[in-house]
Amino acid sequence: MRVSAKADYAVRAAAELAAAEEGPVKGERLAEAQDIPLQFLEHILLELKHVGIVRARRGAKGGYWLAKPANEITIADIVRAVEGPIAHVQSDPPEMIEYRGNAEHLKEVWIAVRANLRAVLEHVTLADLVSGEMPAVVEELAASPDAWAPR
Amino acid sequence: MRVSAKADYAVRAAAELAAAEEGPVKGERLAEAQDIPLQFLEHILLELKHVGIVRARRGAKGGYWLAKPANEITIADIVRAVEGPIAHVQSDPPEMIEYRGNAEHLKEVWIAVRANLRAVLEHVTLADLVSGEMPAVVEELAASPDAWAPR
DNA sequence: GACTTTCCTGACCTTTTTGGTCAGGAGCGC
DNA sequence: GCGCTCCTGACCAAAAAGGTCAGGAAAGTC
Repeated sequence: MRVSAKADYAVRAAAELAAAEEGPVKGERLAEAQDIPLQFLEHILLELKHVGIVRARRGAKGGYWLAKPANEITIADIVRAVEGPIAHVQSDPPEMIEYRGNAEHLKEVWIAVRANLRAVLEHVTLADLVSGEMPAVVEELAASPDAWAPR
Repeated sequence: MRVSAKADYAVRAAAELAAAEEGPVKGERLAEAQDIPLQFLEHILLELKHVGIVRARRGAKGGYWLAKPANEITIADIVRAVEGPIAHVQSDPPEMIEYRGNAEHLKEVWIAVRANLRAVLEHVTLADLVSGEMPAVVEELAASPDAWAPR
């Protein structure tokens, strides 16, 4: 239940792209802006390109840019691109698992977990992230001091 | 963002313990009931014992039982015991991370993610799990057909 | 057309995690 | 003392995490 460096990097790089008005941004600039190892970042950007989130051009004046408007790309899209499906259990989606005996209702718990993850990840767009104006769900969750407490 | 086999096993074994009225349950019985490799399960139960969720006695008539009433143990307790902290980013808790540039508000997103994970995991107890009567949060989330759809 | 720039790709690498197994020891009950 | 069951550490193989390296291929510039 943790967020990998790769996913974190991917979102941060995408945020930079979302903020860049006009023209392609070099990988190197993204790497510097977010302090990400360049060569690792290039692999990540390639993955984002393969799933159609990002586009790129080589050569001088080349670089990366978003394939779609920033308000049409969610954090979930990016996380799925680099980490695969969200909230799988033992590499299977929760709805596919059959639990036995007294664990029968565990399925619903994992379903709820996934639903609540989606409730955040699928509603925050890159545009939201860059502007800092989060959807209501996030505002409410982040407003509680409890959410900021370690445990 | 996935649930490990270990966490899944741990919760299932704990559910069996919660359901077992009276007396210690042998590891072997738990392993059979939930189809978990016995030796692996023993290691898991040991971890649960170390954090005070489970108690055990050896010898004939020995076995495992819950250290506390089933309605005082949450899924979060168990997941933390075997997987460590929930929703860490790059092995750091979200509130400790400083984001730069256009990713500045990413922190709030991860905080919200964690909060929503907690909203489920910390509110479902073992008693809820075996009885099948989930807290309202889970009922509502699991009620939506959308929550059951892959993506 | 040569040269530079920047992306593209696959191979490789180390460390950690995951998901186990194995062998033996230690305590409990009879 | 004997059998049962937990307890513990060592070990192991495969995968994932987090990168690095080397070279190739397109695009633009002179």
